[in-house]
Amino acid sequence: MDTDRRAVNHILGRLQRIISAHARIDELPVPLKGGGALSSKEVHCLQAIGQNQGSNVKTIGDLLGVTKSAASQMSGKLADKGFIVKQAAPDNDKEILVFLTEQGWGAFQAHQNFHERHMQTLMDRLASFTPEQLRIIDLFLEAAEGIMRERMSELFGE
Amino acid sequence: MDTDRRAVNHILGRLQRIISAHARIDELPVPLKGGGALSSKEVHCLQAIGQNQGSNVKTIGDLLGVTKSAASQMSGKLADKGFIVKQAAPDNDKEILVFLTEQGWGAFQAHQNFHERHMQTLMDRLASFTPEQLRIIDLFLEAAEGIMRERMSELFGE
DNA sequence: AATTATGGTTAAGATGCTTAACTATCTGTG
DNA sequence: CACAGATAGTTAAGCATCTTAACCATAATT
Repeated sequence: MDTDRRAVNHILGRLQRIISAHARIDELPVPLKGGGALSSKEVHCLQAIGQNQGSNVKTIGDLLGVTKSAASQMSGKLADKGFIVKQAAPDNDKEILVFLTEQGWGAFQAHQNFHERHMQTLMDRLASFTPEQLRIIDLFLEAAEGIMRERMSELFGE
Repeated sequence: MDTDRRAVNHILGRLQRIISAHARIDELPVPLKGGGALSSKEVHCLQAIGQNQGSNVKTIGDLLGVTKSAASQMSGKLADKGFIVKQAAPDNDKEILVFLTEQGWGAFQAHQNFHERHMQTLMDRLASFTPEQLRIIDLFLEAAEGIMRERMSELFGE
């Protein structure tokens, strides 16, 4: 039906705009309490490490979609700045594991909070939806996520 | 209600993953028919120009969220490669307007198609939703888009 | 034990951005 | 009208981040 096609296009347009706005916002540097700031790339790395404490350097690179070389450089910089520590794996002599320092957790949380304020507003507005409506929204997002997953494994390794 | 909070978190998680997957895919270089490829940044610029034929350089920069300097450099490169032409504005002597060449349209379309194949699959799956369900999905996305818009004007100029 | 795979680092080079300096043109106000 | 300030474009210099390639060390496989 024509009405449907228009509705669908409308929805896809929204999705597009949401995604592109998010990308824009996500590229901003993140100011830290007590002065200074972290670039978006630094924050992404910090996030990956915080959510995967004790991973090795290569794994962090995989999570970020960059080479182990880039991961080594980035984590080196974060270590120099005191946000993370790198220490030899306990069970073998070739891996280097990364951990957030206290300062690292501070920055991690700061960013997390920023993000959560974002999400909180959305959550508030979602409160007016019924469970049944939420289920429908979830179904839609599930479809979208599935497609993304397919594309990912199609384009990168599987 | 607790069920709701869990449902909402579930939804927000999906949204997050969709967005981050999209960001990953969007950073890939785009291969061109007939060999060669364009970097993701080049494609973004090409898209902005294609969707805003005859804009001046500064405007393209604004659309992309970069300085006029970056826009000048990027458009210069695309012009050197033959994807766009820059020509003086007809009504004044200070603006330079940008247009896609035939080759530029080719690349533009190629990328558009790639994107549309993406979207087509999603559209197919959306076909199973009723108009009423589509309306609910749209309401949700409208809320999300509104929040993004707020954040954008909060973070950038208004 | 020898070969291959895996993890990490570093150097060199590419890309794409910013700021700053400069030029040119346009606009509005006294 | 003249000129001050705003606007558009370019370029140079420098920075951040990525990649590839070379290299070393360690682990796993045969």
